[in-house]
Amino acid sequence: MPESPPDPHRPRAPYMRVLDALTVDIEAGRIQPGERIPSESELCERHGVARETARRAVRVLRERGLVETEWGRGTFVRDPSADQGRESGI
Amino acid sequence: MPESPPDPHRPRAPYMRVLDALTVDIEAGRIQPGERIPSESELCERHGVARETARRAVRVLRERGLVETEWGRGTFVRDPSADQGRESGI
DNA sequence: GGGCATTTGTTCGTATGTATG
DNA sequence: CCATACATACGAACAAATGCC
Repeated sequence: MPESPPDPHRPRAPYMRVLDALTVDIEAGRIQPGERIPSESELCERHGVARETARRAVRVLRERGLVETEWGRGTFVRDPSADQGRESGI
Repeated sequence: MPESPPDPHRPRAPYMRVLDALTVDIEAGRIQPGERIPSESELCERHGVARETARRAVRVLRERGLVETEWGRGTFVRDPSADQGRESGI
């Protein structure tokens, strides 16, 4: 690509964009605790990225404790007030 | 691109093989319009692929308008003469 | 009406190959 | 060489509709 788009904002890697979007949605309460966030496939389509990229964003959210993932069901927003007993044993 | 890989073989992805096999069966009339194509599980066993791979092949067939899928029942060959009112605007 | 098998739909977990910077 | 990204593939579990008994 012989072009550098005049981009004053940092390029922000694709997974960062997905991460930002999800974080904002959660912190703004658009996705309530207990609710499911968009599936990986949906994130792929919505942001035009590959599944691995969407997964990376979700993984960061999980590591930050904002969400919990259940196999075959989806990824859900954790309740920040309720200590869901991961560390701090109960 | 420093190199054009001298790759005379096109590996043809697994889902392509399944897709080809189904397409041939349909176009040769071995599966008649209205009839059901093999279930996803059957395609998996027959071709030795995972379900996602079989599903990908079927999805392409559906997008091409050769078949229609009904939840809980199966996937059926469409009648090319009978316009079932999707595309080909008539 | 209920229970069960079949079938498609959905979702996450993991791995591999390729391309690019 | 390595990190990022994409496409494909296989595996496993859950969910829902259908059809038969």
